[in-house]
Amino acid sequence: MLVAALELIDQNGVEGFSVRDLARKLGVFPTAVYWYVESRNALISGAVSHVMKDIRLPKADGNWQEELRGLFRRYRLAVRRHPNVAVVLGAQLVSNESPDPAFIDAILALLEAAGFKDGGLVHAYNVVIAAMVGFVTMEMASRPADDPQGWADAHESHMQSVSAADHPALARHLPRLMKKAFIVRSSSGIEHPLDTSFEAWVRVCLHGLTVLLPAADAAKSKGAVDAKSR
Amino acid sequence: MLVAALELIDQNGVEGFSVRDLARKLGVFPTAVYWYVESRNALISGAVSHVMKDIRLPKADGNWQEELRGLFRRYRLAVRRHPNVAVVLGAQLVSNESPDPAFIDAILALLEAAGFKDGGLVHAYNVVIAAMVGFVTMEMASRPADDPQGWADAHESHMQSVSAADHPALARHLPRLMKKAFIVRSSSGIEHPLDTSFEAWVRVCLHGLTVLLPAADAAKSKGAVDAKSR
DNA sequence: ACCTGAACACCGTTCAAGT
DNA sequence: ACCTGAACACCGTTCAAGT
Repeated sequence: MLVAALELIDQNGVEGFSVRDLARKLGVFPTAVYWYVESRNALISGAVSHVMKDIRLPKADGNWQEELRGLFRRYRLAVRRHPNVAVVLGAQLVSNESPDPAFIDAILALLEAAGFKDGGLVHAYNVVIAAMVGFVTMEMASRPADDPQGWADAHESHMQSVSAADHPALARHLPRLMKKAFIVRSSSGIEHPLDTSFEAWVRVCLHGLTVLLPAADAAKSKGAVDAKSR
Repeated sequence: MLVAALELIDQNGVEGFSVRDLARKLGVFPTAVYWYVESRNALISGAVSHVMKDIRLPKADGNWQEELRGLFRRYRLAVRRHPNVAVVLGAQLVSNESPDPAFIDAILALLEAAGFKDGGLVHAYNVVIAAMVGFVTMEMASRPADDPQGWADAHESHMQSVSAADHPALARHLPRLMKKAFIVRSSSGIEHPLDTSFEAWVRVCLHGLTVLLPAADAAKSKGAVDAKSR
């Protein structure tokens, strides 16, 4: 049943998913669904959390940065298989019901082993979750359901016509940005994956995380001016 | 009209927003709305992009990291005023119609001045957008609309009952995580803002971004093993 | 235990008609 | 130009009734 729901979401998006469609697909009266599930939202939650189920968790031994990199990649691949789910998964992350404690535990154990402590550990944890989910949610965001092709065409010509006088930097880099940059692109990450930018994102987040390690404070007090300022 | 729509979204969420409610609020027949706007989605887009309108853009002169930090903070404050909009704003970012070119241009100019070049510039741009939007979208994500209080209670007791044997790291840090950590928390960022984690996030992203600077490659080629490795 | 069937209170959107 | 009014094809969800 949740599998059937997920298939429908893959076809029509979360917005376009209806209990009555699901009932039709299952060859049953719409109201029969309510014997198994409390509401449409619960159904969506269930289907969505199915996507997270098979993601292998990181191990606390080994290089913590490589473990996280692997986790981020696996999360992205899992979402790529059900891109319509990205929004809900990102916004609610295991929206309803049991948000697998093993998942949380694995990340905490990994970060602890890496040397994060106390408040820094909590921050590192939040950074990891946001990093894992943030980029992919944006990458997979789909264009307006109303008239995708019409929107894409209008958007593209709108972008092509930016004035070099008013927006020189944008005009200068436009060719490079058309299919590869958020906001500028007129397609979604399903049609045009942002592979290299994703890898850059992971690199940025993993490198940046070291700033939350206790050791970072010591290094900094040697007088280096860096992002910690202010 | 878009203002009235935004007020309704603030009250009932995007999901709960209806054209007929809006018409009621404006003292007009539901169908009259369609003289001004093409569809419910266009209405939501318009209302949502209103939230982005007043955000001050960064300047290309001055410290690029401080400029970005300011932008991230302003974005967050703008979304905090209309938290229900976070999901749509995050997923679609200026979902329909003109995605203000000045905004894109300002970020590109800033990154160029900071020394990002070619492909690294595109990556840095994508990282900046994802960083700005990612954390805040997650932070403001609201709990299931069905029965928020019931969900929160169930979630909290579910979390309280994690087995220390099965999930030692989680159990050990639970008190610290309850109101401050993604997934674990049972409230949203509106009730319990994640201020310090947000600042940590910004620090991580800004520090991490330096890894995409051309200078970073030079420094790296001296033999340091770091996050660039695969 | 599991499903049907009827019913309720909603939707977004169209189109012709009014002014 | 701007709005009404009727109508269409949908919704999610309830509750009693069937088996």
